[in-house]
Amino acid sequence: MMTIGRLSVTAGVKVPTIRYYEEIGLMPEPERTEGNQRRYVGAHLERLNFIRHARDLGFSVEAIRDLLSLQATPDAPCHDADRIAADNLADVRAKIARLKKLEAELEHIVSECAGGRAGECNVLATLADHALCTTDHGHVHNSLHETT
Amino acid sequence: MMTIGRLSVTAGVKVPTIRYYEEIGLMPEPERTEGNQRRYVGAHLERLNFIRHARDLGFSVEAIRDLLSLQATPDAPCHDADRIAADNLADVRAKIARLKKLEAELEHIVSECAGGRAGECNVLATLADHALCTTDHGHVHNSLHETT
DNA sequence: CCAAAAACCTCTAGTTTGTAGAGATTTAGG
DNA sequence: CCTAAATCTCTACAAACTAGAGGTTTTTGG
Repeated sequence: MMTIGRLSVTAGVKVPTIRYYEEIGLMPEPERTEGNQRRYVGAHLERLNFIRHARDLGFSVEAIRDLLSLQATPDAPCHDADRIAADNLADVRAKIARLKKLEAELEHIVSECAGGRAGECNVLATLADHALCTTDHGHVHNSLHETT
Repeated sequence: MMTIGRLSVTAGVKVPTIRYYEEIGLMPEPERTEGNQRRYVGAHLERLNFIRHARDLGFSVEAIRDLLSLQATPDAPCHDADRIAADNLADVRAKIARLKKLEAELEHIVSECAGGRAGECNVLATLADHALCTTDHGHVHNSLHETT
């Protein structure tokens, strides 16, 4: 049995965020003490770790809800799990592809920009010059943040 | 002289977003027609491309503001821009590493899970297992967005 | 040349994913 | 038992847009 504060520290998720996750249904309502305070058990910590990792990876709350539904029904026909996994796999691959391009651009920026002045620095040129842009100029940041 | 609609299409940024950028000071106030409509010139398009590209790369609006101010004073030391890029690079690499692990798990599910049950899949373990987390458990996605 | 439609205007409100604070209550330590 | 820390609920705010209402301007085509 741990308090919300302890869960917060252990999982690396802020207290109000935990309550927020409960509010939107990502975290279940835990037991309460006589005095109405939340008390969590190990399963809560696991689930919260799951959520946090998935968020770090850029999954939207909705995507996480899907993933969690896999966990909730371990005997469900694999067909459903397969669909959910496949949907997310496409996202993951798209993310990786974009992040690799991003990595290349950032590497370029960092290596070219050693000790010079801003006028000589390639960051600005790289960012301003459309021709230097190696990405597809689709809707990269939308899918990165996955808020659409 | 182009309308906001034309600028929008050319730069790939939605019309309300352009107005929003003006409101928060990322884009300058353009000239207006007699009838109060915005009219943009080439420099606006360049700046908007800069902004969009930087957003695509995961720079926060604040970071972009910094970059734009560096652009305005090309004799300033360049290491600020470099630092911003380097900060993002670390995050991007961490994300790539973890996404690759997740990709492998999702691939496993999609290819192997047919006929099995969700409970046998490893996605959940992958996401929940602290040991697989290669980042410092700081605030990875925060620093990407650099909002804190 | 004038009507209709397309594009534009401002303003407000909603979205997602949280954060921060106020004021009241509960719990834990000494 | 008493006090300080932690918790509770509730509201409001953050970033970075997005959408719609209701009204004006510009363009287009007959």
